[in-house]
Amino acid sequence: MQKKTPTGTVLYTIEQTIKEYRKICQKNIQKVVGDITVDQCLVLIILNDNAGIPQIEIAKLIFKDNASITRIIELMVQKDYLTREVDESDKRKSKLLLTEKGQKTIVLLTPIFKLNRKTALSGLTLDEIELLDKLLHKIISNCKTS
Amino acid sequence: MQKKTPTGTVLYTIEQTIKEYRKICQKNIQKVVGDITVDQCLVLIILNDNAGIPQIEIAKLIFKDNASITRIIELMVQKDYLTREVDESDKRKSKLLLTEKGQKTIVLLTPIFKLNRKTALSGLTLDEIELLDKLLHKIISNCKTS
DNA sequence: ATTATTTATTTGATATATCAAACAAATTTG
DNA sequence: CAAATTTGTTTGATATATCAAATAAATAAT
Repeated sequence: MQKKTPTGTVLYTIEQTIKEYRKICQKNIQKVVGDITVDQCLVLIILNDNAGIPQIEIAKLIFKDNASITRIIELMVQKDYLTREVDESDKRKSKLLLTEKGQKTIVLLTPIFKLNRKTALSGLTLDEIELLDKLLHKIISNCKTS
Repeated sequence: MQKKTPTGTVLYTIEQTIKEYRKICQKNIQKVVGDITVDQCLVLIILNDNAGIPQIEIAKLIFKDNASITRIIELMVQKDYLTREVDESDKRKSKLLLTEKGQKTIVLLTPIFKLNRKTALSGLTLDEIELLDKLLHKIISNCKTS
């Protein structure tokens, strides 16, 4: 049930799983949009679905550090996916908007994201997916309250 | 069953899980050994269990790139956890050995690793853990063959 | 044996992770 | 209102991820 190395535990299977999933995501994304990363896509989708959301909320949604979000967004502004202005209602915040390129990219990527999920979860029943989710949330909660 | 954002899928739960787990690992490791990271610990354990293993095998065991392993080892040599020499039987390889500090660290860390796993998996039955592992391996295989 | 190919590792470039410290704007307190 | 605290973001430092290209040694092919 468990291999010789500590890497034989289910926790390393989790790590392996997310790495393999990210690989196919990146591969499929590249086919359609050449200059964007998985994480940048996530930010794009979040912004598209939640206009005006502050960076700190983006960070929470995709489990990232604020510093990481700052840098990801910086690159996306450079590559003309986003524009960033100071939010006049609260000058600490920045107002992030998709550019035309950003919006077109969303259209291109939406089917890719669906495909990625479908590929990864193929052969799993709804019940299994729910169970998987439940077990993982149990682990998350164990870690958080430790 | 699924939230509004794409981050609501089980695949993002997987990502979240591994991040939370790594956090408690790092936190608990820090309590005992101040200057080592989770990944460096993994390399240490692998080397302790598999003397003379080439870097490329370490990479496979912990799902990392060869380039990453090179750099991780470099830092560990600098911090006197490892020594590295050219392997005379095959000069492309390097012979990696734990220093005394490395061996002492293993002793300190072994109980921590057990604790981390126990904490994370607490409340899950063996059957559930096996099922979790099975479902994850299914996803891995889906991704690999896609 | 020389050439071609493969294998193990390294290096460079770029992206992200993490923590701590810095900052400025907003909010709360006394 | 002024001082203290909180909030949103940035910056610096260091570690890791990923891909591609470069090396050098080992092995296979002609």
